[in-house]
Amino acid sequence: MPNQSYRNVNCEHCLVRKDSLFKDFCKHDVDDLDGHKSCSFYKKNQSVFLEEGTPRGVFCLNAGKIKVFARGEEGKEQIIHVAKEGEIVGFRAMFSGEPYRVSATTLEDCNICFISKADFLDMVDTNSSLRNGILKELSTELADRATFITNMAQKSVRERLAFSLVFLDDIYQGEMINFSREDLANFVGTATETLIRLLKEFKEDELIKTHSRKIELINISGLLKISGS
Amino acid sequence: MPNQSYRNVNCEHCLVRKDSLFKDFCKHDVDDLDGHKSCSFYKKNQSVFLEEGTPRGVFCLNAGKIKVFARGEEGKEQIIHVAKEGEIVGFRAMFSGEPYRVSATTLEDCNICFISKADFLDMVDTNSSLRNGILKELSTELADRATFITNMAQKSVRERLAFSLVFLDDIYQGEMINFSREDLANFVGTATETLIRLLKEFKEDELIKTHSRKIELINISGLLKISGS
DNA sequence: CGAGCGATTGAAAAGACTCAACCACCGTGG
DNA sequence: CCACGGTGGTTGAGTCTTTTCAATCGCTCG
Repeated sequence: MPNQSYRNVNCEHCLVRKDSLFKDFCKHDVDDLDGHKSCSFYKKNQSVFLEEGTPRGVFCLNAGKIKVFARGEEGKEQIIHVAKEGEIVGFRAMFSGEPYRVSATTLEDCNICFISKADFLDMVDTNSSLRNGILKELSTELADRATFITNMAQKSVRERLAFSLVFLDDIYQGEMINFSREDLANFVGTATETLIRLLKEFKEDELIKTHSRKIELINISGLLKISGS
Repeated sequence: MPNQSYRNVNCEHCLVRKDSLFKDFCKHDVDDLDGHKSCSFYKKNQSVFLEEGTPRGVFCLNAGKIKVFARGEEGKEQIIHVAKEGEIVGFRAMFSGEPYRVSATTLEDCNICFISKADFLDMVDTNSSLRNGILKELSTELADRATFITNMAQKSVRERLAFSLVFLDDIYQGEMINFSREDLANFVGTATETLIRLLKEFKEDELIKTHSRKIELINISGLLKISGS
């Protein structure tokens, strides 16, 4: 659980760098990175960037989780992605030359390092391993989203919820899923009421337990079976 | 309408190169490209590549259209993308290091040039303008898919159909949309019967006309209004 | 302690799907 | 030239899922 004292992190000793696009950096590159980044503390539910805004750099998530979402016609959020510690958020917009087309908001208290667009693009230009990492990441996410689209189009809400719970459980690695019901509904792509009813069924079937808003999975294989995966 | 005689194309004179990722190539690069590509004719409904298969290169679409799709649990297709003349198909898989996660099939007779993975990656490594074009393309498509997901999750089938018709009309530039009802349903994400019923309503409301399987839009702004865009 | 938001429940309505049957067109082979 | 078979398109009826709207509950924060 990050707090204000986390604020300054040294890239060389950053515990989550091993999970990031910067994992293969040599000492020199890490020092360079460290000299160009600035760290900030973000409270829960704080905006990181907003749709339509101008991208000015990337956000390296040192601690905490972030939701990335689009808004539909009536302003309803659709959560596209949940980023966890070590992920770099917002780098797609560095290459598109367009304003942000999604927004990002913290799901809990976060510690986030910022690297300016110019510095980041410089690194991409000069560091082929970073570049290849980014190409791979973009390609993989593109395929992930194809699967996401297919699930949305073909699976029932019940199936999608089962799938989403297992998916999120993995992201929360050991901790319990800590999403508001509304966020969860906006991830699954359903109404909050429907989501709650289905959670209740899953509880009755002893697939999950709830601890107020937190959700504990107690039968993952059962959930996977329901999800049809 | 391509035919067998189209088979061999010279990149330098290729009419659709201006719409492709190779548009900024200098004479030297074009000659290089030309030396490394091989052209083939594909009949309608012919497979270009298959999910799970090993990617061996990219496909540059000289004439015709291609659908890119994933398959859901019960084997139902979900069309993720429709590629038209000038597009390069399958380049995402060059970077992911994984088997294909989607399939591609021609929607009509096509003429397609093939460039091997090694040659393509060579070009990407040495040609920074191509590289930037690819980064931009990947980023833009990622954002497009976020919108796609949001539409799937939040819009009704009726809204999605209206949106899809306008979208496809743009791809077919002047020609009429020429999709089987099943393909159209698999793009919109619905059952074929539902799709047909909605098309009928759109006809009654004089938004579209059908000419056997082909669809002509006669009130685009009306469709856009329905789509909620 | 009260306000307000998030969570929950109920009831009714709407949207979409499934299943089954039928039609229309097209190319083949007799 | 025409009957045949097959595929793709169309229609109808009934069912189920999911949404919507309304109301209630419960907890946290000031």
